[in-house]
Amino acid sequence: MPLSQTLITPELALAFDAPAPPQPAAYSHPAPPLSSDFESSASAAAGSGGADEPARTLKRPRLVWTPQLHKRFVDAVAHLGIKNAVPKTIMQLMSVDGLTRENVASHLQKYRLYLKRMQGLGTSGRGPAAGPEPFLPYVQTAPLQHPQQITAAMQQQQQQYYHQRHLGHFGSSTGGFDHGFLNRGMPQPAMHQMVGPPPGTGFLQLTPPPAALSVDDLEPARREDGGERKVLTLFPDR
DNA sequence: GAGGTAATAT
DNA sequence: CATATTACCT
Repeated sequence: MPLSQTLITPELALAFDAPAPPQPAAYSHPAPPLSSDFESSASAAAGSGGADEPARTLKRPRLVWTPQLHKRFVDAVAHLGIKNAVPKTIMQLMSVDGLTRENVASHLQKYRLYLKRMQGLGTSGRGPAAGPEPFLPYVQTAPLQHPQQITAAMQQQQQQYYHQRHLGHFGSSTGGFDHGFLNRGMPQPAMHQMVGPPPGTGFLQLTPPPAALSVDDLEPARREDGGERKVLTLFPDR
C-alpha cells in the first residue's frame, strides 16, 4: 500500500470540528478521498476496471494548502532534484490522495516565485549554500465548500470567510517570532517503501519523505491581545 | 499530455 | 490582497 495521505476536504474538517466523531482519536485511515456525497452517489463500480472515482470527474473544492501539505510539498521538492521537481513527480512523491497535478503546478509556481524573491534580499553572501528552509506554516481557517450541493448558508459562510481572511501579515521580524504552535516533529521513519519507481529514468534512489502527516492537528493558536483570528500568509514577504 | 506562465476567480 | 484555479502557449 503506497502510504498515502488522504486529503481532508474543508467541509469534512469542519464537520469533524463540532461533533465528536464515533471513532476515537487517531483516525489513521479516514474516509475515501472526496466521497462526501450523501445524495446520489450510486455509481458503484460495476465489473472490472471502472471504479470511476468521483474525484476525477467532479469539481473539487478549492484546495487549501495547509502548513502540513505545504511542508510535504517542500520536502518533496527538496528530495527531488531541481531537475525532477516537476508537478507530476512532486505530486506522485507527495502521494496525497485527491491532489491533482494542477494543484501542485499552481503551488509550485508560487513556490518558485517565492524562492526567487527570496534570493535577492536576505542572503547577503551569494551562493545557494543555505538551503531554502525558512518556511513558516500558519493557521488555516477552514472554509467550506461542497462539490455539488451548496446551501445558501454555506455560501454566506464562504463570503464571510473571504471577508475576514487576511487580517494579519508577517513582517519579517529580525529575531524571529514566537509561534507557540510550530508543527509537531514529524517522525523520520526511514521507510524502505518506495513510491512507484520512475520510468526509464536512471535510478534516483531518493529517500521517501516522512510518510505520516496529520492534517487534523491544527491548533487555533490565537494571540492574547489581538483577539482576532490571525491568518498568516503562507509565503511571507512581498 | 505535461510543463511553464499569465490571467482570472474566490 | 493573497492565494487557488483556469486559460494559453510551448
